[in-house]
Amino acid sequence: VAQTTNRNRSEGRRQRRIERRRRRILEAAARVFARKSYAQTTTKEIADEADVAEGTLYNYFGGKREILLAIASETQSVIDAVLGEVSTIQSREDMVALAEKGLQVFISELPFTRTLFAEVWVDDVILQEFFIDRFQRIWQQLQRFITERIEAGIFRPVDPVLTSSMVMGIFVIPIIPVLRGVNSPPTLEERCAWAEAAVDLIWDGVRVRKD
Amino acid sequence: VAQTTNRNRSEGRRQRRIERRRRRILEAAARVFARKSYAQTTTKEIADEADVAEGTLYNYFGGKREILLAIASETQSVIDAVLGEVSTIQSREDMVALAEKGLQVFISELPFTRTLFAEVWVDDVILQEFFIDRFQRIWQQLQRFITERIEAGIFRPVDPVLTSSMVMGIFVIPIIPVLRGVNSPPTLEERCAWAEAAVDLIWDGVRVRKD
Amino acid sequence: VAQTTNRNRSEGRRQRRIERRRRRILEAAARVFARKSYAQTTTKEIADEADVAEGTLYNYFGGKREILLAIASETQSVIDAVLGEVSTIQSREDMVALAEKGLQVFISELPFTRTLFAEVWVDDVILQEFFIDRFQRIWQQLQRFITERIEAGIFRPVDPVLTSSMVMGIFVIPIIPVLRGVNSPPTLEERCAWAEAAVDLIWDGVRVRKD
Amino acid sequence: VAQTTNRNRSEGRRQRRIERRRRRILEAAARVFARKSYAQTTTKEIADEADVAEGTLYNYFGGKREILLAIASETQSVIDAVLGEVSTIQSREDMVALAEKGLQVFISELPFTRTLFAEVWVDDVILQEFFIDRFQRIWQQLQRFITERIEAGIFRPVDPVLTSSMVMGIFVIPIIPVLRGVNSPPTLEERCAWAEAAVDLIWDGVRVRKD
DNA sequence: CATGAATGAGTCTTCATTCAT
DNA sequence: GATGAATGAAGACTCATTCAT
Repeated sequence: VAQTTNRNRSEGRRQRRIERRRRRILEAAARVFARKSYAQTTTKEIADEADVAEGTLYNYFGGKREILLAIASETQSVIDAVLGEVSTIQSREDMVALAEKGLQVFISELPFTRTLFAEVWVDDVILQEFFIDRFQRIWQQLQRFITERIEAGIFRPVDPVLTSSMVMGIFVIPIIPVLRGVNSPPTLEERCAWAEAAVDLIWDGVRVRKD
Repeated sequence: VAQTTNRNRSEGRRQRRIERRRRRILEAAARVFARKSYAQTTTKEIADEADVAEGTLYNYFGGKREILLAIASETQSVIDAVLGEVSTIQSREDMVALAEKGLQVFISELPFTRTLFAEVWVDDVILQEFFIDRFQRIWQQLQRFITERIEAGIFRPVDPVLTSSMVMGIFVIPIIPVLRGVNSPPTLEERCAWAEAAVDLIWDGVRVRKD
Repeated sequence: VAQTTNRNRSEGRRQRRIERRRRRILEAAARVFARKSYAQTTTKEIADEADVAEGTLYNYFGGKREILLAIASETQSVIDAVLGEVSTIQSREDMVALAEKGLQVFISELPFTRTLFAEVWVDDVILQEFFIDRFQRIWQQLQRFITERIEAGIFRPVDPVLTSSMVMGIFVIPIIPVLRGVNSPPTLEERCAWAEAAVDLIWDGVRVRKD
Repeated sequence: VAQTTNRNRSEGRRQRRIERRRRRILEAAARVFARKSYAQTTTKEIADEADVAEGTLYNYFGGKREILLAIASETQSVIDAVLGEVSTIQSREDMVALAEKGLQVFISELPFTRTLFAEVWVDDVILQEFFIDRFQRIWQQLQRFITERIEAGIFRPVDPVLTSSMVMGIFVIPIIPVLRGVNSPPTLEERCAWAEAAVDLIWDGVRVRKD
């Protein structure tokens, strides 16, 4: 029994060590991909950044491509957490809060999201597996959200399909220069101001009204 | 005199043939880049698509990279034509018209714009030379546009910086799935509906009002 | 401690294996260069001659050119060993001995010296880095040697500058057809006869005298 | 008759024009080869230097290689003129004069001779066709010259084979730095001093004697 | 004959992957 | 499991030669 316990214990340590190293490689790869793009990055550079030998990469991943897919997968789960809440939006305040939170999540793992965004343009598998579904889901939820509110007489009778696209545009655009490294990540304050302004624009547009 | 005329004439023919072939290579390259991304494309593939020998590419361009830059440059001039009109927007109708036109331009040279958009994520030179300036200019013009209208009491006192970003988001987002090949290009009718809806959202938001 | 020792030992083995292989590539390259000249030799041929893959060359050298420079460098150190002794010449016998030895050294690494001699005509870097200095040094020592002996009344008052050039010619010329592969390398006996004859000519010329 | 004459006349003009152009190409090629070596020179560079189109080269020569061989051939005839006189040497003065003249010839067509010397190391055809014969002939004549004088009691009983080699070394060596572009060509005065010193060394060596 | 664009075989070099230690 | 040298397929680019104008 003692032996088994010992083995289990050391087995657990081993598992954790493996997991840690896998993670280290993944993060290293994401950093290099974010700097130089997937195609321009060599396995040697990933290995150096992770401080392991090139061959070691192949003990944890099937190859360079699989590291990319693992990054996409990782990013996916982070994003999913936020997306799940889209359906729970009830009030204007909910939307502001979620917008701020989404922005924060995107930015918190910048190398991962940047890598994903750059590859999506270029890699059909990543597009299909890690993007289309996801965005279609948000898009549908936005549409439902809008439709419901139109029916409830809260929103004007806008086209829900077009409008949901545009709302997504409003939320996504400011992220892009940050992902691209042109702007530095916004502070908490900036994120709030942005979320507030976004919802304000969506709700009321820019025009003065007399009510 | 006759000789000179002859020479001039054949010289002109030669110039035109060269220009035509340069263009053929450029378009072939853009098509392949759009399908497979710059990094995944070989010079052989470009040559095959243009139906010339590999070596011929190098009679017209300094190398693979220069073909990419030429594509970017080409795209730039097409886009610039539209951007120039941003400053002339006066009325709501102007904005709708320009939005429709912009969408059309982007789509008319799909392989070129798609290549440019994919590379901008990954190539710092292209980012700087063909993007930053351009978008900053639009962005400033939008800001000025908004600020002027706020001062004139036409628009509510929204934050011009944030709002101009978001307006750009509204206009840019629907292009992306088309560029990426997920959606097929919109018809004229769809473009108009979209432009109309975009300006409508920007002007009045989604909320019902009682005026 | 045992572990460290083991590691050190295997580390040493590894170092030696690497050094051996580097040397093998260098010698293979020198052989091919000597046969076909640097410019006519392909990296594939070098790799085949060294019995390694083409890519392996690049684990040991920065490229084809660096292999050439390494050969020049190698040859340099061999030659330098002989040149160092030029200044120690005192007697006629010293000169004979050194001439014989120099000839032997040149011939012992024929592929290296042949490669170097062929490239010097064509490659300015090699000319500067591996030739000019070296030959100027010998030349100066020869001049000094001659001047001293003139002052001591042992030599006639010949022009030391011109004479040292010619002495070098006497010593260098017979090497050339061997380097070029026209003559086969001289035996020890032939080398001695040649060295003796060279010094004899330099000392006394061809003319009969009546002393 | 008049027609034939006319045709002959214009035919002659044509021949001369062709010959002139052939020569221009040859000289241009020699200059570029001398600067960059045969292997490093492109046909485009030759064409540019000769101020003709690339295709024109092929109207006058079979290809790049044939231009080189033509240069070798050209050089040959120049050198041959000098070599023919070697057999006519009778006196010490003859030898001095011929040495001076030989040096001058070598230098007068520097690009040609330099090209030839650089290629001889590397090109077996040039070695065989334009070098071996020629130098063997001089060598034999020198041997005969020496042997005759030994038999006549004018020269000491040196080894004619070795000595003739060395005499060639004495005469050839000072040319090399000039051919290689390290030294600038000697003036007439320098050439005479060198020729005089060379013969002096060969005749009497360096040693003081008491006769 | 002159021209110079087109050609494509031939090079050097890179780099993901394998595997012996 | 970790290492990093070996591998060789693949790719960008060059350039002697050809040939239509």
